[in-house]
Amino acid sequence: MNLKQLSQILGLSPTTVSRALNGYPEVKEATRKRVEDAARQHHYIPNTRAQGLATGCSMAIGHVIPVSNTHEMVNPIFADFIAGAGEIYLENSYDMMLSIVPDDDEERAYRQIASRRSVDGIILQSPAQGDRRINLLRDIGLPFVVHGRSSHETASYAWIDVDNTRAFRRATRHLTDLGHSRIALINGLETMDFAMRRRAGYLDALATAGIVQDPDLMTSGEMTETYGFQTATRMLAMPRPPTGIVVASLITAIGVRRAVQERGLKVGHDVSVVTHDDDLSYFSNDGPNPVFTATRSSVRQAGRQAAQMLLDQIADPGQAPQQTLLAAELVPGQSSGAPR
Amino acid sequence: MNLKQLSQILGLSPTTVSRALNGYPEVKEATRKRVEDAARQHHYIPNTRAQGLATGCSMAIGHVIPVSNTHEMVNPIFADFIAGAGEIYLENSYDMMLSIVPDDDEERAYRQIASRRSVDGIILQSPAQGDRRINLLRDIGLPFVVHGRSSHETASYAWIDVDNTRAFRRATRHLTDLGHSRIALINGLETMDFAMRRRAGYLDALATAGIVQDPDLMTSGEMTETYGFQTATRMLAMPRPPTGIVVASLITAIGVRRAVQERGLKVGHDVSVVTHDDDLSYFSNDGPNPVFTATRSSVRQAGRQAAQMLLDQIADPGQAPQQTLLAAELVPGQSSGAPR
DNA sequence: GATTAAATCCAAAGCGCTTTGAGTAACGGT
DNA sequence: ACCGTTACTCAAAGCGCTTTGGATTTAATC
Repeated sequence: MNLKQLSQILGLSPTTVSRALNGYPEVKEATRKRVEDAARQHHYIPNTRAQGLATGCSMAIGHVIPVSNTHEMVNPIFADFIAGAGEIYLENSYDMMLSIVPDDDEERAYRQIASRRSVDGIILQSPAQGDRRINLLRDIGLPFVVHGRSSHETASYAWIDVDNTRAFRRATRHLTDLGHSRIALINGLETMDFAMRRRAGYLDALATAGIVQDPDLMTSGEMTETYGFQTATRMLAMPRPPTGIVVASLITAIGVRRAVQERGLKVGHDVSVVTHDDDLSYFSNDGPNPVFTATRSSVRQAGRQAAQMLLDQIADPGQAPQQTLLAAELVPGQSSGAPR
Repeated sequence: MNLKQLSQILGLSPTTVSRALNGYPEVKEATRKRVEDAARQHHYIPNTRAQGLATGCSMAIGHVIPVSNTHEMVNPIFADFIAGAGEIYLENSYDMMLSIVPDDDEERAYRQIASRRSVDGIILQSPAQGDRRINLLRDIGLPFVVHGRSSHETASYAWIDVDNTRAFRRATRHLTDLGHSRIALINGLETMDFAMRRRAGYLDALATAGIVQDPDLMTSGEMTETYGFQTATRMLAMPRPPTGIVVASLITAIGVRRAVQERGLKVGHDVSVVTHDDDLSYFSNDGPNPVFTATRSSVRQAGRQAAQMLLDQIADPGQAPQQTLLAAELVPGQSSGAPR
């Protein structure tokens, strides 16, 4: 069933039917009603491609997931982010296009997405420091919102990000306040901008507490469970092991917990752990007394907001780029206490 | 830059340029070369929508993620599945369209996707028993592949699924072989078809071992960490607690481990745990001596295969629906041993 | 050199929709 | 009876591409 057929059934011209369905004022209310009823009855739904060709916009948003051969992990927070964004797209009848892009020819991929015109905007995930993609997208002229920020990028662009520096300063201070002085940082990949910011917050809190940083207590890596386990195992075997550990993700923290336990120690007692918690739906660290002391910020909520920002920007391209900083509150849990 | 402009630059007709770029034989090799060079040089990339309109196919595959208000979890395996499928789409230059669909008006959503013609095929996730969507999609006439199977659905359709019954029979038998007789099942949501099959395998193995099933030792729920923790905590507090537990997901198994430990017991010693392991990229249960004894089957690999099956079907619609059954091998780990 | 066949290329018609510009009908005012 | 509005509807052009059905040129054959 297409427009032409529907209009023939109704004895109207395609023009009138189109206008009736799209809410134009030039059509009599009675006619509009009749058209709408017929459309529903005959299951008429406009062809997106034709509509897109004619209007120039495709009612779709692109999410680009860079995949490298070296670190081929799929970021677990990605699913929740997508789910949040998807809710907004659903409400506004936008579609979501996912591109898995090998990060060695990202530039080509972005250009391609832009010139194929298959999306009206892009959400950029996990930018690195001085990420070239930001300038690229600006040059291309496609609306975009970055999930995260990119340091060394001076020009203004739309982003939504957690205040990572503050969160990790707070997490670290929580441990120094408790009296810890050997505090490790098990960070995410420090090519990512957010990891750099977290590190800065950690170092800042150490400095405030008058603690000298120890490179042996700082690592960077992909936030898997195994990474947490191996790193913590190694650190706990050191001559002067840490009594407190700040961890970049709940998943990694679980690995840390396993390492602590395997050594016959108890988390929150012998070793304190504070982790960042993205509030993933399948791993709730909530309730009156959460398992982990954590800085919590819902990535799903971030997804919702990022999507809304992008739709706003598409609706009104003239506006200044929105920038949203989300605060991650410290949620006290069972995993931290005074050093022994 | 569009076809017309490019053809003007080249002094050729749009027809010839189009044919040159699409590999038709009616164009001289020298001309083709010239056209291709110019296209590259001017960053010409055909407009997907126009191409789709003209050819009738959109070079995109839809993945539908049903979201209900009641269980609003995002399935953590979804990210890895998508990543696997995405690799295949990338190789074949297909796009991936994600739709988040509220499960109360799924029918409308599928019809809409179909009539908007924005995808050439659909991958259906986690079907329930006797899932109506399968018949719906067949009626609509859009190629589709189901990830999982739906019992009570007699007609033939394309699917890829793990042999869940066999996997859980094997997992349970592993425990009975070790001498366990109080064996619990912490299952996924039993509205899902795969959960029913897993239960069948579990019951089958119990029967083979001559063990009478105990309804108090069987639960069904969303596969979160908390669910595993709470259920195991409750079961371990029973007068005759289980000595072995079969769990539906690694995430849930982590909750189970927490419950066991919190009770002062040791997994693999006091309580044996066997779990299904989807081989998620951020949670590797691999290596010479894995943390959990598990039935392992890579969901990412399943994503790859599902995508390939769908592309095959689109390329040759006449073929009989492919059906792939994946075996999950039992991987012995540290979490199981003889009962105390 | 004439005839055929093959190799190139092109004009024009669609794909299904939106939108511009124009036309018709109805209506009140003079 | 005529004119100017207003309300409603439509024909046709165009979005950027593919594809059908020629048209034209070149090469091959006798």
